[in-house]
Formats: sequence, C-alpha cells, structure tokens
Amino acid sequence: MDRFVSTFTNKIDAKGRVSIPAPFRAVLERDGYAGGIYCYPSLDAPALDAGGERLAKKIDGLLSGLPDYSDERDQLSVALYGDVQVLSIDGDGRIVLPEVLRAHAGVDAAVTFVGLGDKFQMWEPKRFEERRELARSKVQKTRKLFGAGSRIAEVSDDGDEGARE
Amino acid sequence: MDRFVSTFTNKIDAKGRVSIPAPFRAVLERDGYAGGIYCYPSLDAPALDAGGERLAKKIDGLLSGLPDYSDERDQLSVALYGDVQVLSIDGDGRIVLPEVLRAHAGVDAAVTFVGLGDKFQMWEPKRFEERRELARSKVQKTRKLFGAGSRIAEVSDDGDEGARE
DNA sequence: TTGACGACCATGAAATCCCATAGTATCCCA
DNA sequence: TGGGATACTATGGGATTTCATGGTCGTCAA
Repeated sequence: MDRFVSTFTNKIDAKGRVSIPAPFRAVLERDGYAGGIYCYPSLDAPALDAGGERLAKKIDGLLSGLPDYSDERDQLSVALYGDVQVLSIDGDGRIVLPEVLRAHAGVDAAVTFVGLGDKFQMWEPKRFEERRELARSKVQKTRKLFGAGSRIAEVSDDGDEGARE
Repeated sequence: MDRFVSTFTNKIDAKGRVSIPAPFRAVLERDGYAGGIYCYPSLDAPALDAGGERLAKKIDGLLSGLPDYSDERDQLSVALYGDVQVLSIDGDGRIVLPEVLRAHAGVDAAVTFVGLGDKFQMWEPKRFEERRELARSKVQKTRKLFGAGSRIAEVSDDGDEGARE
C-alpha cells in the first residue's frame, strides 16, 4: 500500500495533539519520511492538505519551470512555500496543528483524515460529512453518465465502507 | 528537511538582534554553514534575501552563464554581490541586521521570515501580509490559466477531486 | 570614555519526549 | 474452530528540553 485511502476521525487532546491514522503513517514511512509532514491550507476548501516527500517534490516541480530569482518565481514561492508548515510527528505518531491551520479548517475537537492518493486532507468532521454527501450525489450523476456498474462509483463506495468513526 | 519552508515572525530586541527561526537554522546547518548567512536586499521587493552556501552557489551559477567581461555580467555581479553581507549568527541563533538592510526592508520592531525553498526572505510583518495576499490571488489565477493536464493543475486539482462541492 | 559589538547567562512559555492505559484487532496453538 | 495471549492503536498526562527573548559583563575602537 503506497497511497492514502479511506477516512478516519481522531480526537484532538488537551494539548492540541492528534494521532495520524496508523495506515497513513505507514504510507508516510514508505514515502521518504524526513521527520515531519508537509501541511498547508487547501486552496479552495476549508481543509488542510498534507503529505510527505512526494508532495513536497510536486511543489518543487511547480517552481522548477520558472527561472531562478525571477519576480514571478518569488511570488509563487511565497504562496506555495510560505503557507506550508512542516509538522513533526512525535514518537506516538501524533502531530500538533498550529492555530493558523486549525482556523482555516475550522477544526476544534476532532479531525477527519481523508485519503486522496498522493496526499490526504484534514477536515472538521461535520463539514466533511456535508461535503461527502455532496460528493455522493455527484457520483450518482456521473454514474448515470457512464452507465450503471462503472468503476467510478465502485471505488468511491469502497472507500466509504472501510471508513471508521 | 532540507529546504526553507513556512513563515515565522520574531521580535527585534533593544540591541537590534533577532532570532533566526530554529527550523531555518537546522536547514542552514545541513547546508554547509560557514559561520554566517548571506544576506542582501531583494532585487524587486522591500525585503531581504538570505541563505547559506547553496544560495551563494546559485548566484555563482547565474553569473557563470554570462560571458566574461560583458556589460551584462558586470551589472549583474554588482547587483548580486555588491550588496551582499555576511551576517554572523551568535551562540543563541540570532543575527543583527545592519542599518542599510533594515532600511531597505523597512523593518523595525519585528521581522517575518519566509521560507522559499533554497533561500528565505525577511519582511516587515505588515508588508508581508499584503504581499502574501497578492501571491495567493496570483496562484489562483495561475491555476485557471493552466488548464487541466498541466503540472500546476495536477497538483492543485488532486486536492480537490476528492472533496470538492 | 563612550558606544558598538560579541560572548555568556537567565527565564518563561511552548514544544517534545517518555511512560501509562484501555480498547481492539491479530496471531497462535490446542 | 475456539479461546487465550499478544501486538497495536488511540489517547491521556507528567517530565524534560528547546526556543525566543531579555539582560549583564567585557573588549575593542573611535
């Protein structure tokens, strides 16, 4: 297994710590774990994007096309690197979400971890449920377009069944 | 971790000292720390660019692409090397910003350190907030310009597919 | 002598490490 | 196949370390 799949919800304790789901930790270790995960506000959702080295390299890839020390590169770097935080994982597989990130995602007592293949997202549980409903209905539509029994619907359902509370 | 990532804001004390964020110091140490950091006014922003050996080598690289004794090279080397200062780091991880540099960046009571991968910038906190907003909106535009299938779209879209409305 | 600068020490808050526990899933062997 | 032992996970809390920041004391030079 080398990608983030399925969803898990864990509590945030009094010290602001939250356990990264064990399956995700396993993926991170295979993914050249370097002491922490990269995490930043999702560009267009009240959630946080996170991942390991693979994700970091993708960001590098975005910038590698631009000439060094150009104004444009600097600006993009600010938005891409400037908002990224490296969250270190403690001996028990937990991270601490800084205030800025918690605010963006609106998380408080618990966090829902959502696997997205190369990376995963962290959501406030209720908000994620709402999104999930929307996503499901969208899948229904897509399904009709492709015809019943298409794999798109199957895959989504798999992910959901495996989810824990 | 081997790149400068994320942003931190630290205070300048009565003697003009300011702590370099610990994560940045860690990067500098891996980066062949030689007693100080290289620092110079950003070419097109009211900020300061800074970094370690890797940054110095990149500057060398830029110049090596130009023919010796060309006007362009002379101008560029003056622009790049002319204002470079080597700031030594004290035992507690602090530097002192010379007046010239503080003036260029307009810093006074505090400094915002912004990781940009190979180097980092120092900003006056308020000015940086404005710049950050600019950068963010630029990223949004850039995403729209590059259609689906481009590398930029890939990274951004990955995040959204799973959870978008 | 005064002022700038560097080395060194002090401190409170925050982050990190380490250990404990309970519930659950997994394994192993009869 | 059943049942007990084992391993793992999420979570809580105390102890320790790190970090940013403030201050003092010398030193060197103008």
